[in-house]
Amino acid sequence: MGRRASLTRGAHPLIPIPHLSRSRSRLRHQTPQQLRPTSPPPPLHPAAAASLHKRFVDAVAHLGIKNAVPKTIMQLMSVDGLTRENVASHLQKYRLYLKRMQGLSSGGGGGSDPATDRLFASSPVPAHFLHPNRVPSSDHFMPSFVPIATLQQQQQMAAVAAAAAAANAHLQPPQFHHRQISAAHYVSPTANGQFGSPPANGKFDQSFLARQTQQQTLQRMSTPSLHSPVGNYVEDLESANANGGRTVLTLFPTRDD
DNA sequence: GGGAGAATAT
DNA sequence: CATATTCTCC
Repeated sequence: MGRRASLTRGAHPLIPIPHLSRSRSRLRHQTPQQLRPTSPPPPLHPAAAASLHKRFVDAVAHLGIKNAVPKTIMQLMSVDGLTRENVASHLQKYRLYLKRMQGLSSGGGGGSDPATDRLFASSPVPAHFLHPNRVPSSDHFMPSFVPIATLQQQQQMAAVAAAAAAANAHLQPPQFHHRQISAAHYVSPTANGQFGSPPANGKFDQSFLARQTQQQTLQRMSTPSLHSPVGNYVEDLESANANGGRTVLTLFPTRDD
């Protein structure tokens, strides 16, 4: 895992540093701030990042791996500044993780790699994501997704429809990693960084949030004594925020919290 | 120096 | 759209 928050490192550049030394041929990793001095450099809130990754997971889960295409996901997320490229990249990683997970699961044995586990285990993963063919009878997870009539955008509607159609195909993804540039892209400059109450997709959020809440509740109830790293969005948010106002967003505890 | 993730290129 | 490659980050 590489770059991300420097919680462990402690000393980290709060502001994006121009890596001109390296980028002589390509200039792709330039920070938006440098490129667009005119635009206000809004520090991405940790909450935003966490919500983003969560949002991504939700979108994919609701859409189903079948319909989980970068374009659809991006539209569903409705995150200003988010591009298809970003989603695609994350999606790739997401798939990789799933594949890895399957191999471990199938291979038998514990299948609990400390590295991989802590890497992706942060996100709520419904059971059947790893085994689409084998759907357990005790499927506690069904998208009771109730679309509200307050749809403002067709995107959401389409997403819901797709989700319903692909209800049988579920997959839970890893987390979204936000780097300085990514974070900036993900969050809108003008936006307050609050995904919880945007008028644009209030309905959408509600559905997702509702589902997430249920998951967390279930997990807590199931393992009250054992504190599972999964489903602790609030903690992530707080931790990230408490880590000293890290400009970069740390979605998941890559290095342990 | 290595590992991991993200962005870019194909 | 998916995959492969590249680069940056810690």
